[in-house]
Amino acid sequence: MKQSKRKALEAAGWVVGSAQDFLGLSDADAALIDLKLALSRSLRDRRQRRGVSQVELAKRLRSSQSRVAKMEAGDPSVSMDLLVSSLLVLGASGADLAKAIRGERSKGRHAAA
Amino acid sequence: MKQSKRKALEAAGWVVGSAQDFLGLSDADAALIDLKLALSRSLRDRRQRRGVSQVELAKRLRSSQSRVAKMEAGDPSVSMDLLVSSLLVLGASGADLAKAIRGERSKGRHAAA
DNA sequence: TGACTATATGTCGGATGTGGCATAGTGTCA
DNA sequence: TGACACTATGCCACATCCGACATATAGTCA
Repeated sequence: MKQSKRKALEAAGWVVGSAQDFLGLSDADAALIDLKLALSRSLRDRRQRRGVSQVELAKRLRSSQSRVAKMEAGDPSVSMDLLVSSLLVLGASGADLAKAIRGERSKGRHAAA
Repeated sequence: MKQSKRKALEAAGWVVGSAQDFLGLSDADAALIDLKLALSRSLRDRRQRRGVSQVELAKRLRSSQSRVAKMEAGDPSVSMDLLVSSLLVLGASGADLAKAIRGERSKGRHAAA
């Protein structure tokens, strides 16, 4: 499952934007990663736009500044739950989330049925 | 943070559809739960529509039937990562996810900035 | 009736995400 | 220059989530 892929990605150091099948990732795995990166970008965006510091956001989340930094860095150790929680705490609506998701690096096809 | 709320919800037995502030949940907490329930419903929907059994889906996910059942039951022990992964494995696109998310029980307002 | 399939629910050891802390880097202002 | 705010990165103990398994229930077909 995905945790092994995670390790590999950490080791490989991420490369850049989107969909790496240069490792053995399935389409779904790659899509999930892209999704999280999209949320990650959206988070930094929203936070900065609102003039909130990482420390302040961490306080609202009852979390820590280092976690927030990792979230925005797209660190694989951050869950989607935490990312979405953060966006919600920053006042994002369902529609906002949907927009962020759809704004993901949509490199053509996604998963196979 | 949320894990304590989770416990409380499990104990209280969920009630029904949407947004319980009958416990001390913050808006963001409640919104996250609603979101996951929306994904949960969407998953069952998509799986059944495709005529895939829980066992079959579990196999594709390299997971187990019990996990899939819990996902669809909205069990609090299931992460958003797993829910989204499952949808992706069933061929959902970013747009599909966005639609599922926006289709959440949108009971008016969400979080405070 | 029994055999079979699909789903639900509970438990458990182990994998992984988490908060907290330390520390380093960067920019700004005086 | 120093003091301060903000952010990045590494580490670790602990909480949570995971897959696996056992078991129960419900439906179908013969």
